[in-house]
Amino acid sequence: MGHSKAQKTRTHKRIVSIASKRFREKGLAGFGIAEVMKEAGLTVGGFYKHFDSRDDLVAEAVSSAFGGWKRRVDAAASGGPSISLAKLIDSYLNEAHRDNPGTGCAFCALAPEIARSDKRTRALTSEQVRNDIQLIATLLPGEDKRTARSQAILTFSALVGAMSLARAVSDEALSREILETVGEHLKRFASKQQGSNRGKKAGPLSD
Amino acid sequence: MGHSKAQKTRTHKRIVSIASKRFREKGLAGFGIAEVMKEAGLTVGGFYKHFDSRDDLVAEAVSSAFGGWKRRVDAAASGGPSISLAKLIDSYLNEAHRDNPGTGCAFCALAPEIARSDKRTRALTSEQVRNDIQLIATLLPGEDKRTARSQAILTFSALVGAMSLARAVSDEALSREILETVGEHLKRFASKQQGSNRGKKAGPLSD
DNA sequence: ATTATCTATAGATCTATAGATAATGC
DNA sequence: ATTATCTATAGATCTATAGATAATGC
Repeated sequence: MGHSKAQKTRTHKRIVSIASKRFREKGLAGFGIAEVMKEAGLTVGGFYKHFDSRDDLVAEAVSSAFGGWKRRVDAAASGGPSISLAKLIDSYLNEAHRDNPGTGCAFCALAPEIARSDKRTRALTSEQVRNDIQLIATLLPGEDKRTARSQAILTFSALVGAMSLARAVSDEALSREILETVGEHLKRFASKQQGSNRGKKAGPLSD
Repeated sequence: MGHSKAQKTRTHKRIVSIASKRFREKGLAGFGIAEVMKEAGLTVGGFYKHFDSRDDLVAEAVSSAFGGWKRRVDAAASGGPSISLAKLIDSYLNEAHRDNPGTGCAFCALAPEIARSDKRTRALTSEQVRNDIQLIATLLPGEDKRTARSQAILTFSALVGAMSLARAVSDEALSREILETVGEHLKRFASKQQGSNRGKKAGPLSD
């Protein structure tokens, strides 16, 4: 029953980390406080010394899910501009991500539930969406900032929609087709000069 | 306490219709049997003469949501090929649809929850996704069937993703920007010959 | 006779709180 | 002295069932 300050911080992070994973797997309403605490090796009673309410945990868990995804995106972004967007797309639209929502993107796992959540969670989401659009825009080859932002919004939407649909269907072939097809389209955009349909000035893509 | 066969059928449809709307609004776990029955002017006890389980209602309600959306899509599809895809896109990516999930598309309202649902619901979803892709493909101007299907998958994914994100963010300007930007991109594809980036052979779009 | 619906409730589960216990930290 | 955690439980809610009631339909 130890409780140093450092220990409490570690415990807090562990609770949030578990909730973040399980919420993505089972939905924001699909996993209870008792289960989270049990998985963290604790009991229900201690929960409210860490959080004022369940919604508090939801907000922190969603934020943590964004952070985890961001670290993976940053890793994918360490490279040349065009090739890394292709990498990012591939690291998103694949079967491993589809089959492991707990460690994946929070948007395709939770977007409709976030839309029904409290203001704080949705404010965090606004910021994360802004960041992700910004990141994708910088990875796009076009020079025109406005065009890059516009294309980034399309890319981001298509990524999230494709994964949402690929997970929702039971037909494995259809699910794969969605992932592959959208991936091909988006990578084509990523390797092409934006803002005009004239050129096919390829980016530094090797394949 | 009347109960003719015709009456029972009407009651059944009413229950499904209410559930279909409320599930889209509050999530598959966000609305209880007692509430559905109460809104239908009935009490809990009668529920299980209509459905074997709650999952039965979920499956029927999701199916009903697909049907309702299909009718609206069919209405939008009554016109020339290219102009009606632009119409379809506009009828999807707007603020009225964003703010009224209960009468809107079931994918952007429920996709992650459907992914966690039973096999039957996901099988229904596969069929609906196939139909919607097929519909969009026939509305695309390109002659090449494979290209049209590929483009339809991208369009469908971007529609669902854009609406999911537009609903999840609290920032109204960002939300609108997502809807407008993705709409512009998709309508540009819809009015352009697919399968090549050479031409800009416009479709019969009037604007 | 059958059955659609009602009232009532069992049993499970979930959030939140109360009070006890045992460790930290001044 | 403070507090992180524990045990125990109140109170709410949700699915599903049991048995009664009142209408249909043979």
